[in-house]
Amino acid sequence: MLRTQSLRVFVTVADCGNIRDAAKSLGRTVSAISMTLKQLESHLGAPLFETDRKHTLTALGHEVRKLANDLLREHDRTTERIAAIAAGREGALRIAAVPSVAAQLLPPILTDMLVDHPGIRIELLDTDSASVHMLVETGEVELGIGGKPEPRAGLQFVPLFNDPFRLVCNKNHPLAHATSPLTRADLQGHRLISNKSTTGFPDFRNGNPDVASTLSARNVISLLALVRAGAGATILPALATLSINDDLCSLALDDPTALRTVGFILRQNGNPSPICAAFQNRFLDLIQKAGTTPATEPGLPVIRPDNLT
Amino acid sequence: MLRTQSLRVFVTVADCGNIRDAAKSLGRTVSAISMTLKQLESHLGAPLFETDRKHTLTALGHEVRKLANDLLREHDRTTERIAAIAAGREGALRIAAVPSVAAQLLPPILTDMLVDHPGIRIELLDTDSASVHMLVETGEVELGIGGKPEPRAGLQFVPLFNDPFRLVCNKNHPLAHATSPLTRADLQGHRLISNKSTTGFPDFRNGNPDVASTLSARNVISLLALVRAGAGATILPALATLSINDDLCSLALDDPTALRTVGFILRQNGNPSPICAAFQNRFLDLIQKAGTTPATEPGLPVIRPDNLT
DNA sequence: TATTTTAATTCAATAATTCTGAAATAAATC
DNA sequence: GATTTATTTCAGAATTATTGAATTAAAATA
Repeated sequence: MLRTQSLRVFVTVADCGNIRDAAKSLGRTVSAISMTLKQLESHLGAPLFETDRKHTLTALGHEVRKLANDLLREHDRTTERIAAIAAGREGALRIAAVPSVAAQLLPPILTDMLVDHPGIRIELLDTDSASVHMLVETGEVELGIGGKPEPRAGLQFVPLFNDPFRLVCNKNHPLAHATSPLTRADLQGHRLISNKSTTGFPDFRNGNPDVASTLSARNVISLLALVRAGAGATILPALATLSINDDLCSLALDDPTALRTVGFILRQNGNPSPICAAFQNRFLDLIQKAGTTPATEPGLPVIRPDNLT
Repeated sequence: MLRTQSLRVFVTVADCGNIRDAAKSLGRTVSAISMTLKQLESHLGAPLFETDRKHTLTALGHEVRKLANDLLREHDRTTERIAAIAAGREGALRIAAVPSVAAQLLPPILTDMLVDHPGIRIELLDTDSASVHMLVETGEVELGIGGKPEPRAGLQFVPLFNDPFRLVCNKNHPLAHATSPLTRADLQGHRLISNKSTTGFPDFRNGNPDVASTLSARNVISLLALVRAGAGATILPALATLSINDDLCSLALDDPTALRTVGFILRQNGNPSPICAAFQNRFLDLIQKAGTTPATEPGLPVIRPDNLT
């Protein structure tokens, strides 16, 4: 076997023009270098230097020097990259998150990550919770951020914060100027437009006829368009209502159980890459800074819009 | 230091999906593989596999596997090439030869070399003897074939064969139908056109006024054009006269000392590359087959045109 | 669930290798 | 020809890799 180290010794000696300097530069004894060289030459079956004063290379020496030099460069480059990935200075971070998180919470974190780890590559996918779970399960992304998945093999859920549902309606809606928080009674008789996010909302979940939706929208753009057009009100997690900045208003609900729990979705036994671990830490920091701990579900903070800078 | 061997162990285990098979394929014990892997992981500071059944890689493991695999490919490719060059199956052969040798003797040898060593690269330069010496001295070519160089540092001459001079004239020349070998007296009164090759011819060398040239040509094409036009006769080594196949004729000279000695020109202490050594052997074989040993300079054969196939 | 089977790790001894410092040798310089 | 400088060789020391047995852990089976 031709050792990389032998090639490095040879190239160094060829560069230095003598064994003494090469030994110094490699931090070895002259005799160690001499022996390595001898071993390399006997392995190749032909001399690499013309004389034993290592001044001039043989024709073979010249060819080997070029090849070995290129290989060593490649070797150093690769080992450096491997070390960088292992240390989290480099690597790929693939995340899937629900749109509200992707839009409201991730941009500043990802920007900071890119600043602190200039070598990394980030891929962010936003989609609904169910797809987030699937993407993590299939390994297409390393980390998901979204609602709690159905208990199933191979997925792990780490709850992070609670996101209370709010009512979103347009400014002409009868409830627009009601005093929030709205009670369940307040909602009675108003048409609610259902959407993917509302699967966690108690009244939709239980099929409460008073609020049962005859209208549903698949994504937030069309949902809000319907609300804006006066087709009805809708329920959205607080985080998702942050993007509302026009003629719509969002009102708190007087129901401490009306919330979704957002957390990390990871593969069971998923050993996070250093870069992913770094991201998770940053995300936890943000939650701690931006969240306020409520009475319900002790320990899980709630993200308040006014806490997001 | 990250050893190539460690990376190979890791990639093999990742390929096999378990340590047992990897150990078998590497010809090592399971425990040796396990320890190498453990050492690699502790060197990187992070695990490469999810569990200790080496089925699934971590995110880091995936990245390292790809990088390591590419590096190992490159490593194997390069060491294989180095071995091939050392063994003479590959490499570059740079030769400078005088035109007559390049044209008459080398083509079949070089063709055979390419057949037997498909990996090699051949560069052939034809030029006059003085330039051949210079090219060898500067290292631009590894081997020269030509006349004996002036004794100088760093050049080594290995005599190969004697090449007798012949008279070349056109068919209308008074000597064209003389009975060869021509004596010195036969040449008297005829104009001889000098050329680079004639530096070895005794009469030119001594400045013999009877044959002294008032006309000289630098290369063979123009030299023969002058001869053909009837401007005079010229003297060329027998090997160079082999290319004459039209209205010119070449006649032997009755002077056993009128010859040039052709040999290898090498660098002093020049350790020939395997491929060059192979070429030298083939060349020597050809000389032995094609040459006849004359009385003069015992041991040095003379190339006879009719011995060249 | 308990049992068996299979796989991987750990440990201490052994084997292999690489390294060192001193002495010998060889080349270059004076 | 003597001296200096550079390299090689050698035997022992230090390091590193490898092994086989015992242990632990995970999967398969009953």
